[in-house]
Amino acid sequence: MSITIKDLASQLGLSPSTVSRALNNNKNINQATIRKVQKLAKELNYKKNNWASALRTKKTKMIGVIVPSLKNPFFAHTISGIQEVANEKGYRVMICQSNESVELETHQLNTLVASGAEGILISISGETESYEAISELEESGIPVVFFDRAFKSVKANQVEADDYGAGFKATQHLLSLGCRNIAHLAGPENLRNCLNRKEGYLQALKQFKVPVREELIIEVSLESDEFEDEVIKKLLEISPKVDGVFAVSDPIAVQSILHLKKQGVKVPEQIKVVGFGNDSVGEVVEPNLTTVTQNPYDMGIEAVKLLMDIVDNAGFSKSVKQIFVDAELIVRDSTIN
Amino acid sequence: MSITIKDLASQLGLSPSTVSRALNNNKNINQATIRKVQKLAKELNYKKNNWASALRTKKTKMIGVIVPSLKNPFFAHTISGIQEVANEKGYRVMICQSNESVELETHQLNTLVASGAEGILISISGETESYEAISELEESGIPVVFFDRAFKSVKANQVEADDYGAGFKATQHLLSLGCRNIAHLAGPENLRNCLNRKEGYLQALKQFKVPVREELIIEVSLESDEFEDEVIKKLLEISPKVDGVFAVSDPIAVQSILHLKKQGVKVPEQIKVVGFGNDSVGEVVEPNLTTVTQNPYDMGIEAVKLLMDIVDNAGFSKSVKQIFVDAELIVRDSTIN
DNA sequence: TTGAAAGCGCTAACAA
DNA sequence: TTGTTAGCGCTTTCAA
Repeated sequence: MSITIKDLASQLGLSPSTVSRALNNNKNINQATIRKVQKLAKELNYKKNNWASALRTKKTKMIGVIVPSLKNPFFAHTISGIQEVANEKGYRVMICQSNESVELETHQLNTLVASGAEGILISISGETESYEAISELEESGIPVVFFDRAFKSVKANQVEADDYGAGFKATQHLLSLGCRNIAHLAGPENLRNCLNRKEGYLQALKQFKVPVREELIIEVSLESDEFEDEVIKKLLEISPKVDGVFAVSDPIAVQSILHLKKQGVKVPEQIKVVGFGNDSVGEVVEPNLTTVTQNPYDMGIEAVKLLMDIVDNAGFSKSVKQIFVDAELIVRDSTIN
Repeated sequence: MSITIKDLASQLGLSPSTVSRALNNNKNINQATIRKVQKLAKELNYKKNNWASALRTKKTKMIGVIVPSLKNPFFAHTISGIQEVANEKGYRVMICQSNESVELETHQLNTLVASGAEGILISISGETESYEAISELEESGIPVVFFDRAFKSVKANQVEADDYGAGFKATQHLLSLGCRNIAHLAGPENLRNCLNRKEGYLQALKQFKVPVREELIIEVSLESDEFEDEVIKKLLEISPKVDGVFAVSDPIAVQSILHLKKQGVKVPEQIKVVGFGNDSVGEVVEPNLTTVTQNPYDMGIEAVKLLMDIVDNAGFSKSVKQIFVDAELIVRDSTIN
C-alpha cells in the first residue's frame, strides 16, 4: 500500500534503522545521509505510520479531551487553547463529547484509553457523580486533569475558573448598585463550579449584611433551550420585589432578559441582570449583558500545560495542583443606565 | 505496564490466538471459552491496544475532520452530526482546526494521514486555493469528502448547503417585500458557497428584472470581529438609498443591524436585513434576524454517511457524489413589522 | 476448537 | 556512522 521505511531503505541501499534515524533527525548520523533520506522521503511522499511508532515507543503523542458539548462556545474556546499548546508540543488531540451523559462519557474514556491517550483532559458531564471510572484511569498510569467542571468532593489536578470569586464579584456589583433583593438562577447542585458561583453569591450577601432568602435561589437547567416561562413567573411573584438577578450562565441570563421584557419589566431600571461566562449572545441582547468572564481560552491553555507537565515527568509528583483562572467583571447595559 | 492478550492467555492457560478470537467473538470457538476469557478481561480491566490491532489489520476505525474553526457554532453542530453517526458505526473521529490557514490545514492533513485516518471530511479554509494536497491524499487511497466549503472548480465528493437556492430565497424574500435596492455583503470570492449565495442573489434580481448594481455588492471578511463601521458608512452613502441587505452570514447581518441602529437607521422600516445560517445570535438581536438555515447537523450526517459509504466499499465507485442540503427561510422581525 | 509462528512498520540495543 | 536483530501487541494463516 503506502510507502514504508523499508522501501526507502532498499531504494537508498541503507538499512531501515539508518533511515529511521535520519527521519527522526538523530544526532549520531551523517548530515549527508539525513539530506538524502529526507529528500527521497519527500519525493515518494512518505508518511510515517504513527501507530507502528507508538507501538514501539509507547509514546502515542496523543492526548484526549472530553467535554459535555462542542456546541457550547465556552468549550469550543477552551479546546482551541488546548489544541494550540498541544500541537506546539507535537501532541495530537482527540476530542470527544459526552452530551452530558455519564454512559457516553465512560465510553469515550474507554475509547481514549484504547487509543493510547497519554493523558486526558475532562470536563465532567452534568450527570456524572462517581469518580470511580476516572480514578481507575489514574491508577493505570494515565494522568487526568479536570477543567471547568470537577467533583466537589475529590482532590484532583484541576483548572477552574475562580467561580467563587466571580459569583462574588457579580453579586457585589449588584449590591453596590443598591439591589437588596437579588435572585440567583442556580445550576445543578452536583457541579462544583455552579455551587461555587452560588457560594460567591451567598458570601457577597453576607458581607453586605443582606439576609439570604431561599426562595430567591431557583435551580434551572443549564440548557438554555429548556428555559421556562415558569422561572420568570416565579421570580416576579416574589415579595419584596426582586431588583437584581445573578444567573449561572449568559444564555440563562439572556433568556431571563428576553422573558422579563416580554412581561413588561424594564431592564435595568426595574431589575438588573448579571450573567456568567461572556458568551457572545450577551453582546447582542438589548440591553447588552453585564457578565463575568472566565477566559476559556486561557483555561484551556492552563489545563493542557498542567497535563503536559505531568505527562512529561511521568510518575513524578504525587502532589495535586489546583489552578484557578481569574474571572473579570464586564459591565454593560443590563445593570447600568 | 497495562494488561495484554498475552497476560490473559497465560493466566488462563490458553494461547494468545485463542484469547484474541474470544475477545473478537470469532465464530470458530467454544462459547465457554469466550465467556471465560471475557470474564477475566473485564476483571483485569483489559483494554485492547488499538494501534497494535490497526497495525495488523490496516483498519484504524478512525476518520478525520478538518474545519476552519470550532468556535463557529455551525461547525460545532456539523461535528456533532458527524460524531453521532461515526461512533454508531464504531469509528472514532479526530477533529482538527485549520484556523483558516492553509499551512495549518496541510499540517493537520498530514497528521491525520500519519495517524491512519481511513477517510477525511474537510471544510476548506478561506485561504485554501489549491486542490493539490488533497488530491494527493485521494491518490494514496484515502477518500475525502468536502462539506460546506469546497473548491468551485473541482468535481469531488461533497455535501453542501444549497447556497444558491438559499441566496435566491433570501433575496426573493426582500424583493417580494418591495425592496428594490438590495445590497449584498458578500464573502471571499474563493469560497464556492459564498459565491453561490451571491449567484442566488443575482438570479433573484434577474428574475424580478431588477438591474444589478456593482456598488451594492460589498465584500467583507467572514470574521465578524473584523466588521468595520466603514462598510455601513459606504452602504448608507449609496444612492438611490439601500432598502434591503442580504448578508453572507448571520454574525455579519447582526453586526450590520447593530451598526445601522447606531446610525439611527430603523430596521426593518428603512432597511430590511436577511442573514444566513440561523446562528443563535440572530434570535437575540433586536429586531430578531430573518435568516436562511442550512441545517448543519444534517449536513454533518450526510457528509459522514457519504464518507463511510466510500470507506466501506473501498476503491469502488469512481463516480463522484454531490449532495445539496436544502435551505429554509426563517422569517423574523428584521424584515417584517 | 485450539495452538504455533509469522509479521504489520517502526525503533532501540548492541555490535561492527 | 551504520547495520543487525529483536520485539512492541495484535491478528491470521496454517497445522494439529
